[in-house]
Amino acid sequence: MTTHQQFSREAVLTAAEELVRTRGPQALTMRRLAAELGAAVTAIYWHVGNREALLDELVQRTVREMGQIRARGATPAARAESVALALRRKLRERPHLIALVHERGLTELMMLPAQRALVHEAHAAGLRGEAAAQAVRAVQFQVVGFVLVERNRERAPRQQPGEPDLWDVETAEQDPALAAALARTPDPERLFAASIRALVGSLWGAEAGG
Amino acid sequence: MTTHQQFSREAVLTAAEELVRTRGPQALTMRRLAAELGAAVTAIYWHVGNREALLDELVQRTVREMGQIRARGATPAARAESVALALRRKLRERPHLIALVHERGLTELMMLPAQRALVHEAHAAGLRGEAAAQAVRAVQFQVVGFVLVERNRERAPRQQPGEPDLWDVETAEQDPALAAALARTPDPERLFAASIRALVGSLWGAEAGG
DNA sequence: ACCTGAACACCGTTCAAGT
DNA sequence: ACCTGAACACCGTTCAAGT
Repeated sequence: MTTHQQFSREAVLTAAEELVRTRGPQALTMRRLAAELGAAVTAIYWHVGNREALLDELVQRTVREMGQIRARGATPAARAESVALALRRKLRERPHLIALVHERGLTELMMLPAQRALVHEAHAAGLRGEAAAQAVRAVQFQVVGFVLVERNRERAPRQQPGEPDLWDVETAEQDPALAAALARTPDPERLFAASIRALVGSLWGAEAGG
Repeated sequence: MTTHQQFSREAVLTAAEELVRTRGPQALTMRRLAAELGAAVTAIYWHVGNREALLDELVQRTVREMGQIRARGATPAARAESVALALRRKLRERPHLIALVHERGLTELMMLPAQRALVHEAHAAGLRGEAAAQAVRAVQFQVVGFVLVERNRERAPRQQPGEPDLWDVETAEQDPALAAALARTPDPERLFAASIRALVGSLWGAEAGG
C-alpha cells in the first residue's frame, strides 16, 4: 500500500477535542478518532504517542485557554463574589475538559488567574496571611465543588425516587412552604449565588453588595 | 463439562463491592470478578444480569448503609455544623461507591437523613419556607462538592507545576505569610471546618459555636 | 518522516449447550 | 436452576513493513 491520508498533529488534537467537548472522554477512542480522520489507527500513535498523552495535551490547552478573570464591583466582597460567578461560568463552558484537568491534578494551575484575583480582594478587605489564604481557598473549593455537583445533577436528570416524593408537610417540620421548596428541583443559579454570598459575606467580614 | 463452582448472588455482590471499594470501579471487570470467584465469566451474568445492573445493586446497598446522622451541639448552628462534619466523614469512608451513587442520580435519596437533620436545625434557627430550603441545600452542595474536590486532590497527589512555585512574595500582595500559606498544601480538615462554619454561620444567622 | 495492516492482550455480552 | 466454553464486536497498543 502507498501512503494514504496525510494529516497534522494539529488535526488530531482538533478532532480529539471536538469529540471530548461534545460527547465526553469515553467517546474518544483511538479507532473512532482514526475513522474521523480517515486514517489508520496507528497513524495517530505516530503523532501523539498514545491516548493518555493525547488527553494530556488537551488538558494543557484547556489550562492555557482559561485565561483571565476580571473582578467587578464596588466593595472587595462584591468583587470577590463576581470572580466566583465568572469562574463558575467559565468552568461550565467546558465541563468534560475541566473534569480531565481536575483528574490530572492541574486544577491549581488552571485556577491561578482566579486565585490571584481573589487574593487581591481578600487583601483589600484587610485579610492577611493564613486567614487570607483560607478565605481564598474556601471560595475556590466552593466554586469547583459546586460545579462538580451541578454537572452530576444534570447528567443524572431525574432523581430515581423523585425528589417530590421525599418531602411532604409532615416530614418538613409542618412547614408547607418548606416542603414545597424542597420538592422543587433547585435552581442552581440562585443557589450558587446565595451560597457564595453567604460564604464571601462571612469570610470577607462584610455584606457582599450586588 | 460438569457444573463446577457453585456460588450465590450474594457472593458476587460481596466480591464486587470489595473490588470497587479498594481499587475503584474501573478495577471491576467481569472477567476479573469471575477469576476471583473461580468461575466462568458467564456464570456472573446469570446471577446479576450485567455489569451495569451489578453496579446498580452496589449503589442501592450504599444508599441503604448510609444510615442515620445525629446532630450534636448546643445551638442550631452548631448542630447543623456537626451534621455537615459527620456527613463529610461518612462520605469519605467509601469514596468510590459515593461517586457511583452520584453518577446514578441517587445522591438525594442517600442524603435524605442528613437533609432531614439539617431541615430540623434550620427550622430551630427560625428559618422558614424557601429560605430554609436554600440554607439546607447550600450546606448539602457544600459538603458533597468539598468531598469531590478533596478526593480528586488526593488522587492527583502532586500538582504538576507544584503549588510552591506559583506563589512568592511579589505575587502575593507583598504578604510573606500569605505567600507561605498559599504555597503550603491546604489542610482539608481545617479548610472544611472553616468553610462550613462561615456558610452555616451566615445562613443560620448566628455564630456557630464549637 | 509518515503511514499501513497484522497481531496481541484485553474488554462486555450473547447464546447454545450441558447437568 | 445454574454453570460451561465458543464466539462476537469492541478496546489500546506494539511492531515490522512500506514509501
